[in-house]
Amino acid sequence: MHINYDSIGYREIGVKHFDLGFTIRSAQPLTFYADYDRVSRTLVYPSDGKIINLRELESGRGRRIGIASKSIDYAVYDVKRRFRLGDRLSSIYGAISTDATMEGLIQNFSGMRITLNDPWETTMCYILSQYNNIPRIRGITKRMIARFGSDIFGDHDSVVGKAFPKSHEIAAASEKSIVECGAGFRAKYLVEAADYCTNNIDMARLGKLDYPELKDELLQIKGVGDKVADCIALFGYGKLEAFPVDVWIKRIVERLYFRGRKKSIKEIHRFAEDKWGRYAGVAQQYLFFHGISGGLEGNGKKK
DNA sequence: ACCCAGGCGGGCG
DNA sequence: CGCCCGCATGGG
Repeated sequence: MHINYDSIGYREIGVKHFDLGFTIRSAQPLTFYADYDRVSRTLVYPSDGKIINLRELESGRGRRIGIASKSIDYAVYDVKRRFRLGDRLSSIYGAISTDATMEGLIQNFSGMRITLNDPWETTMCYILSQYNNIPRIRGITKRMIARFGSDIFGDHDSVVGKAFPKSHEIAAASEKSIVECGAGFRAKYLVEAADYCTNNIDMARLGKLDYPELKDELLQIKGVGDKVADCIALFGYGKLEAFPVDVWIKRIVERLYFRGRKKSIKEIHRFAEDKWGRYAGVAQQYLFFHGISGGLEGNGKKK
């Protein structure tokens, strides 16, 4: 996706506590398909039939971001919503700074935000994520978009990008065609989930439920288990108390808080709920990013 | 060649 | 409840 429209809108806004690079590099759903350039600190992503271009500007005191899009008003609204710029990160930090370890992570990754993504997109991304690795999830997701997403048009009917596939588009796809994108055994979960999300549940309506009820509903989807349901709740519905426990989180919590002693997923959930409460999901993202960016070297796994 | 990945469903005791 | 297994595929 490139910015090659003829007429383009542009606006700059100031934001406290925002680091686009950390946010993107912490492997949230947006990361699985949007293009981020680390040198220019620019993100390009599709949203509701538009291409949005977001750049982190050189900042003195307080961050500034530049937003470019053909539909600039919509783009500004979308960026604010998508990156949850209305959250007061300083008060969230205050709430989860329960120990020196978390304080350190917050200091290291200050400005990393939890993104808010379309529920179906989030569901698809995390079904693809199971028993998989991040670079590969990216590849599969991009091939799925190229194959099943609809075109996004700029001026003069020129195609400027592809939209993330809608659930009905995946529901209509053959399992074979999804396997061809590299989804492997997850393909059958995906078509079933797509059908379920198209015909059996109103994903937008689920947003009105509170976290426990929402999770129960999500667990009805085949291919969505405890961990993926928490990811959808956190990244798709903004339930900041959701604390997805994957292999990284399990290892890092065991290492940082239990001196390397093995703990069950259930015990880790209880620990996180007690310790970080309604912002556990935010704490989770800082732990996760610490893990995938080398925080487990030595005692645990490499990478 | 080798290991493992932002797990899940199903089957078992 | 807990445990164990198979699962498709390719990045590192």
